[in-house]
Amino acid sequence: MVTIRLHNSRTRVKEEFVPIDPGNVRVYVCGPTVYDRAHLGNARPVVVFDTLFRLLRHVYGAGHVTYVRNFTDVDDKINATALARKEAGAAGSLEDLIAERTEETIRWYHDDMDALGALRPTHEPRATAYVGQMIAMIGALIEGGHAYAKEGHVLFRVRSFAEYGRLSGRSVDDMIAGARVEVAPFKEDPMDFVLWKPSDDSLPGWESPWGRGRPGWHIECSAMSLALLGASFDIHGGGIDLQFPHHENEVAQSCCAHPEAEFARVWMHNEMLQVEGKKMSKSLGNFFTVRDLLEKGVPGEVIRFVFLGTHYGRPMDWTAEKAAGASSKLDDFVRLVAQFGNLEKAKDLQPDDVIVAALADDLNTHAALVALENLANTARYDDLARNLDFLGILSFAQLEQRIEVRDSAMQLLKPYAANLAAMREAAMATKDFAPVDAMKAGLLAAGVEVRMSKAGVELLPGPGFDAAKLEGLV
RNA sequence: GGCGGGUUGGCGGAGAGGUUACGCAGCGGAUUGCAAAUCCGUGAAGACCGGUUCGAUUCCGGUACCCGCCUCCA
Repeated sequence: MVTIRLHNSRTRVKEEFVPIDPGNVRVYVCGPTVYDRAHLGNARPVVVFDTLFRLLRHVYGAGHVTYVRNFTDVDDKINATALARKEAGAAGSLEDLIAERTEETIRWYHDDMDALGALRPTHEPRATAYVGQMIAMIGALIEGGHAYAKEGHVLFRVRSFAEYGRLSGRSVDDMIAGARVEVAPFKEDPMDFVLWKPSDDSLPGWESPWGRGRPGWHIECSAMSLALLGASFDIHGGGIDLQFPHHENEVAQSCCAHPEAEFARVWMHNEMLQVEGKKMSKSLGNFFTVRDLLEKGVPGEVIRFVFLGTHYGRPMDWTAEKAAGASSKLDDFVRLVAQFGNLEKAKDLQPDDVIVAALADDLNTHAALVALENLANTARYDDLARNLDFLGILSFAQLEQRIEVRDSAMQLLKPYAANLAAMREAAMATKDFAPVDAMKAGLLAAGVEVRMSKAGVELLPGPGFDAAKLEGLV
């Protein structure tokens, strides 16, 4: 059995991973709040934890891993978006518009993350389907003295949980000292956070013992992980920006509601994404979504390949140069597999030991990519294909499709190659290479790679191959 | 102000207390009608200052700079 070691941000140490139940390894990752298209930063945890999912499935068996990633579909930003639509004259009730918005966003999210080669998690619960469980958990917290109701709100009593701040390495007193938040009058303590808040008639709401209202942020993840994974599970993941307050609050809620359990054993946090060396933000104008990239012609596998090039625990810088490099590297891989590989044989292979070992070492994806390259350099093309699939970069289906496209382009280019060979033959005798060069220029403009050697002429479809531009070439 | 992370060759980016990372780019050569592709070869690093050590880029301390979080942003 492969030994997996993971950096646990709770203990700040790389530890050997020992599942609670090897027959059912349980992972929870914070998913998106579905109010808009996923931006590129949202994609990083998806790729990181998809890679973890693939590793765990390989090591423990595909049927022995439960991966939960939620959709937070109750949120004031969603309400605001829906309200803006309504004010802009959209038909339907606010509730309809909210439902429409979340449905649409979830569909987009699936489309975009599918394009990145991310497997669908085992469960993708929606917060609105677990409001009952949230209310139950909040009730238990009040009963246990960890929460209190006031003015229609229910607040978590941070001082009731001695461990509060441990996950993120903060002390409650320090945070209060440096706090910049305005303290609501109904809070016993400035750090107390909202579990439930009242909704007026214009907002979505659920009946509760504290009146009609809606859950605060944080409680949905505690309720859904409990419902789907139990009070103790193996790994909890998300972006480092969620470590505080979101994850800290989750720990507080879950551990106080279930003091007998340990909640998440291992916490994994991915570092942030930057763009050309800067934080991605709307104000800097370098903000873009996954869809923007896909539409610009940067395919999902290129995005994934670039992501895997940097360890998840490090800030990742997205640059156009990296994307271009990844693209040409992947083209090389596809060419090698197409020319020398056999996909049917590849499908019977196991993932490469070196690559599995790299992933098992706290998801050292960069080392895995180096190993991938080594497979290419040592002529192990079937292994190359197998591991491209394993890593989720290019699935067998995608490889097949790209090889097909390549093959048909090669067919198309055959007569041109013959033609060019003849012209070159003639030019060798006359020493007039002008027509050959003209033809070559035309082919290059159509994105064709032109290779001429003693052995003959070879034409290959390059990255920007455009069959339409062949028109008019002899 | 509090907390956390980082600083490796031209660029990207790893591991390891003492032996080439690797990729891209560069340079030299082979090859080519010219190229492309390919192959062979090759230079180049560890922010700064101290400490531990026979030996540190790798451990410890400090300095500088950068980044993130503390605001329902992954």
